[in-house]
Amino acid sequence: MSRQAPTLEDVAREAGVSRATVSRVVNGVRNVDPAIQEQVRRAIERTGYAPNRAARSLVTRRAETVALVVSGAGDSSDGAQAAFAARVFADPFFGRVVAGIVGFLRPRSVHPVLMFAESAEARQEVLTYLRQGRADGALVVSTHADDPLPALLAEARLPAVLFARPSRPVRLSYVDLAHRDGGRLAAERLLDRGCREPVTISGPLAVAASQERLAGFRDTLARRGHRHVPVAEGGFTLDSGIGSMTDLLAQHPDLDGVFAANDLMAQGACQVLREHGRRVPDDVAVVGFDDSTAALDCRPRLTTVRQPVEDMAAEMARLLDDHIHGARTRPTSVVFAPELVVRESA
Amino acid sequence: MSRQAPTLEDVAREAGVSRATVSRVVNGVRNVDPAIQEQVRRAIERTGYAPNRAARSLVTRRAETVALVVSGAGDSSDGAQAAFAARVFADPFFGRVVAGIVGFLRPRSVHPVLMFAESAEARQEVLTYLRQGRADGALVVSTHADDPLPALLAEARLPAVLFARPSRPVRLSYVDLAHRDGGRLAAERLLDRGCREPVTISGPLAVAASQERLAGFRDTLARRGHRHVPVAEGGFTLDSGIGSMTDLLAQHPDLDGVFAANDLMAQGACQVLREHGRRVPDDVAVVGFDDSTAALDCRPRLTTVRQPVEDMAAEMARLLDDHIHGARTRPTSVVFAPELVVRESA
DNA sequence: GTGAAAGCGCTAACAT
DNA sequence: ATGTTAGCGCTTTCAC
Repeated sequence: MSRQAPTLEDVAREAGVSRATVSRVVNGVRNVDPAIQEQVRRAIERTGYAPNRAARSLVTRRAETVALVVSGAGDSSDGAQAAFAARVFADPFFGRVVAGIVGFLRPRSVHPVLMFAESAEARQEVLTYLRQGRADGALVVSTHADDPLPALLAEARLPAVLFARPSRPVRLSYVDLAHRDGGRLAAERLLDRGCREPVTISGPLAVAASQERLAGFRDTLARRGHRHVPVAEGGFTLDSGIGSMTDLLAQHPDLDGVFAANDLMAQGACQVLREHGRRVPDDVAVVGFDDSTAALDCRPRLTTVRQPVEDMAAEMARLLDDHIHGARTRPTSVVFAPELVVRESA
Repeated sequence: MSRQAPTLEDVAREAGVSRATVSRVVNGVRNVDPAIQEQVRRAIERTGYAPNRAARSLVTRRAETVALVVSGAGDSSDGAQAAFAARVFADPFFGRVVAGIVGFLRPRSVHPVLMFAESAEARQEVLTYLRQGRADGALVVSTHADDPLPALLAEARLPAVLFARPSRPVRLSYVDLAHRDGGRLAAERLLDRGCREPVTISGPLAVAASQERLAGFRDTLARRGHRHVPVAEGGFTLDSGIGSMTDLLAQHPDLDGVFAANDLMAQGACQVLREHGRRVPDDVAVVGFDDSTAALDCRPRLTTVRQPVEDMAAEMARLLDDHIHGARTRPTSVVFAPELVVRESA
C-alpha cells in the first residue's frame, strides 16, 4: 500500500533488458538466453515484482477465475441470502464439491469466486460478472430443480457447467450420477440381508435425483416381489430424516429395512430407530446415500451408496476449462457410477 | 463468446457522445445533462454493454474482490488440500462466516475468492494473489493457533482482517468473542440448575479460544466452590465429543452437568449420554457453544452460548473495507459479547 | 457540462 | 534471441 508496486518496466531497467524479454521469462516463453533468463529472474527477486493481473487480463482476455455459483430456487427474497448460504454450507456435500473443484483448479492457478444466486437479482449479478470478464466461466450447483440460471447462462452463451442434469434440457455440459443405479444398489443390499419390509425416505420429489433414486429402489424391489413400498418424502436435512422415520415407524411398525436418499436423513433415521428401541442393523437395516462425513458421524457407521462427489466436481472444472479454451464446443455430459460402501448399518 | 463484446467506444458512437461522457454515466458521476444521461442509458441497453473490469481495475487499482482465506496449521502436505477443504466445510461455523461476509460485501459489489492456505506453498499463493492486485485484501479464518499467515500478511503490509486474535501479536485488525464470558455463562447456567458435579469437554487447548472458554468456566465454578472440575480435551468434532463424553462418564459416573466447548461436541455428548441411559437434561444438563445449526439438530435441542458469527464476519468485512479505502490506518479489534440461549438441554 | 488525450501495465506482432 | 511498438478498454485530468 505504501510505495508504488514495481512494474515490468522497473524490472527491465534493473536487468538491463527490454520489457518484452522480462515478459517472456515471466510467462515461461522459450527463446530466451538462459543467462539473460537468470539475470531477469534475479532482477525480479530484487525488485519484488509481481505482475499486475488487471493489465494482463486486459490483453489476454482471461481472468483466470471461475464463478462457483450455488444457485437456489425461483424467487426467495434477497434478504434470505444469509440463511441460504448457511443452509448450503451445512450440507457436507458442498464441502466435497469445493474440494474437488479446488483440487483441479489450483494447479492451474485459477481461482473460484463464490456466488449465491438465490434471487432474480442475484442471478443477474452472476451474468453481469461473467460478461464483465471477471470470471471466465461458471460452475453451477443448483439446490432446486427449477433453477432458472442454467437457461440464462446458455442463452447468453456464457461458458458454464452444471452439477446434475437440469430439469429442462439446456445446451450446457453437466456431470451427474447414475442415481437409478444407486437406488438399485440400496435395494439389493437390503434384500440380500433378508429384509422383508423395506421402506424408504426419499429426497424432495421435485428433484430429479430423488425421483431416480426412488425409481431405482422401487423397480428393483418390485422385480423381487415387493409391489408396495412405503415412502416418506424428506428434504435432505437431518430434521426431515427424523420426521420421516418417525412417521414411517408409526405406520409400519414391522419395517426392517430403510433406504434414506442421503446420509443426513439416514443419520436422523438411525437416531429415531434407536430411540424406539430398534437396533441397527439387527432389527432394522439402514442404507444411506452419498457417503458424506455424516456417514461416519453416524452411529452405527452408515452403509451407504457412494457418490464420488470430488471426482464429479473435478470433472466439472475440467469440462469448463475445456470450454473456456475452446477445446470443446458442444455440450457434454459425464455420468458417474455409484458404488455401495458397506459399513455397519446394513 | 462469439462476437466481440461492445466497449465504451461502441456505446459512445451509438449515443453520439464521447467515451468520457459514457464513462461518467456508467459510474454515476454528477455533472451530466439528464437528457444525455438518458440517451446514453438507452445506448447501453441497445448494445448490451458491460464494462470490462480488467480495464477499469487497471486504472482504478482496485479489484473489488477480497480473498476469503481459510488458513490451516503449519505444514500439512499439499495433497491434503481436499481433505482440508472438506473438513472446514463440515463445520457449520464456516457457513455462518460466509453468510456474514457475503451479506456485507454483496451490496457493495465486492466478491469473495475462496482460498485455502494449509501449506507453505498455498500461503505464498495467497500473498502473490494479493500483490498481483487480484484481490484488495484478505479475510482470514485460521483453524489453528500457530497459523503463520497473519504475520506474513502484516509483514507484506497487505490489508487483512482476522477472525479471532492471533496467538502471537500481529499488526492486523481482528474481530473476536469474549470467550471467557461465554465460559462463565455456561457455568452459571449449570450452577443455577443445581448441578453438583459439572464437567467439561474443552476445545483443543492449543487454540486460545478453547483456553479462555475453559478458564471462564473454571473460574466461575471455583468462585462458587467447585475447586476441581474434570476436563476432557476435544477437537471440536462430533467424534471427539463422543470420545470425550465416554471417557468422562467412565471416570465420573456421577456427573450431572456438561459444558462442551462447541455444539458439535455437545451433540456427540448428548448421543453418548442417551446411549448410557442418562436423560438430558433431567439426569445430566448439557450446555454447548456457538449456537450453530448443530444446536438445533441435536435432540434435545441444545442450550448453548451464542457466538454472533454472522455479525462478527460482517464486521470483519467492514474493517477490511475501511482499511482498503484508507478510512482506517491502525489495526483495530472488535470484541463481541456472547449470549446464553436457553433451549432444552440445560 | 462535454470532449480530447494521456496513460494504467501488460502481451504479442513485427522488426531486427 | 531480443527490442520496438501498437494496442487491450477504461478513467481522469485538463481544456473548452
